[in-house]
Amino acid sequence: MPRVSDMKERLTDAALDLIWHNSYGTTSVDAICERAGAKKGSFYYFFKSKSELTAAALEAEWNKSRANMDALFSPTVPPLERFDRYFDYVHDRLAELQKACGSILGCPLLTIGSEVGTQDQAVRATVDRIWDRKIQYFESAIRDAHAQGLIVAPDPEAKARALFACYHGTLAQARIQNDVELIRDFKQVARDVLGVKHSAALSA
Amino acid sequence: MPRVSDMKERLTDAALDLIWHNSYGTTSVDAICERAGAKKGSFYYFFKSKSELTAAALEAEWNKSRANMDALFSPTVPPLERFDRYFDYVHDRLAELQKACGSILGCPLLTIGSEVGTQDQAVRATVDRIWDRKIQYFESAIRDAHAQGLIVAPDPEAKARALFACYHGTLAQARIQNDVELIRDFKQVARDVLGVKHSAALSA
DNA sequence: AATATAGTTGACTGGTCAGTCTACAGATGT
DNA sequence: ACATCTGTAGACTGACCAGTCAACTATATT
Repeated sequence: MPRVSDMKERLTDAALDLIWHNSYGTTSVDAICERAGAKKGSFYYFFKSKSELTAAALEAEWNKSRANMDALFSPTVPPLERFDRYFDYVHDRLAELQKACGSILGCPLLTIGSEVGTQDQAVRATVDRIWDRKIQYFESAIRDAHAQGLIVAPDPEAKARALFACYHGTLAQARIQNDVELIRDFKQVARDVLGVKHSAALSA
Repeated sequence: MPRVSDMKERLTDAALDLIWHNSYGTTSVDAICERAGAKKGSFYYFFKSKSELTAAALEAEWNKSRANMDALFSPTVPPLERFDRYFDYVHDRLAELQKACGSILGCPLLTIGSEVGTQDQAVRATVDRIWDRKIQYFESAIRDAHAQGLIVAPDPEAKARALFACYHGTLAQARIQNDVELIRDFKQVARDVLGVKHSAALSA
């Protein structure tokens, strides 16, 4: 069996990068190829369209992030602290990227999903699927917090969805206004949405 | 003075419509012209670029919506009820549009802002400006609610921004998942974010 | 009716786009 | 050494894109 290649990964990496920084619509296949060091032929050898590549890129990114998400949301961490750790992590990462590119990039899932949602069912379904999987981290943290009496959340799934949506709204606003502080402020908003009891207040 | 024309308005209407339904990137000047019943020359007589038209379209939409926003957020309405009325209004409008086009469209400000935010400063600045003006409705309602002892909000501006971001996150999620129910559920989330005291609970 | 001005027309340009196609390169198993 | 199959190369196509331009039309004022 002939040679192996890392081109597929180079292409998904390049695609996610460019689309995240700019947008799906303004990111051309040519630009993706150039960044990945690929020629057109290679691109269409691995993917049958730009749409399919985008879906693959999102899926690949998700797989890369899983280990880190698992660590942040480890059941060994007190449930409300998991959120703080996650929000801190995202804040720090976006702040770091801002230093490099000048912009707060927000969450690619929302940016891409919102852009192509009404037009590209393949990409939209992928966003949807990953979105739901990520919510599961929130959901089990909420369930644990509820079990420990830190919050009252009889419907952890709905609460998780609501908090996830609020968080992504904040990330989107941060992208639009290019202001990282909005993300920092979210930790307190999250406590409000979760309905954290005063007695459960954590140290900063 | 020669003839008058409603073409400028037809163009901004067509543009906002197409961009909202689809996206900025996939909406061509040709398509906007066709829908507006204009020729290329007319388009570039009124606007010097697609970007400038988009900014004008957002501004025009904002101006059209002001009277309604003023009514929904009238100081004569109890402050927390203003939010309910607003959320109901948006929900109903998006549900109606969904019947016509099959999709939950969310908020054009977020969709457009998130798409072009890192690339088109003119459009982005316009989104930013309108965003801030809309937040003022939230802010004064929050201030009134605080004054009436319905909520505790020592920083109404920050609270308004947070609630606005959460709401837009929910609208974005509704667009991505094409699910209007998420918007209906937001009324309760808003109460959590606002920190509505139990004694201030309203009838549905 | 003359004229100035606001608005309209549509062909045209040069560039970019996603996607195709045929030829080719190189590692591996035999 | 040779066959096989994975991957690479890059020219090419036809559609579409934003934006230009010079000629034209309709109206309001004088």
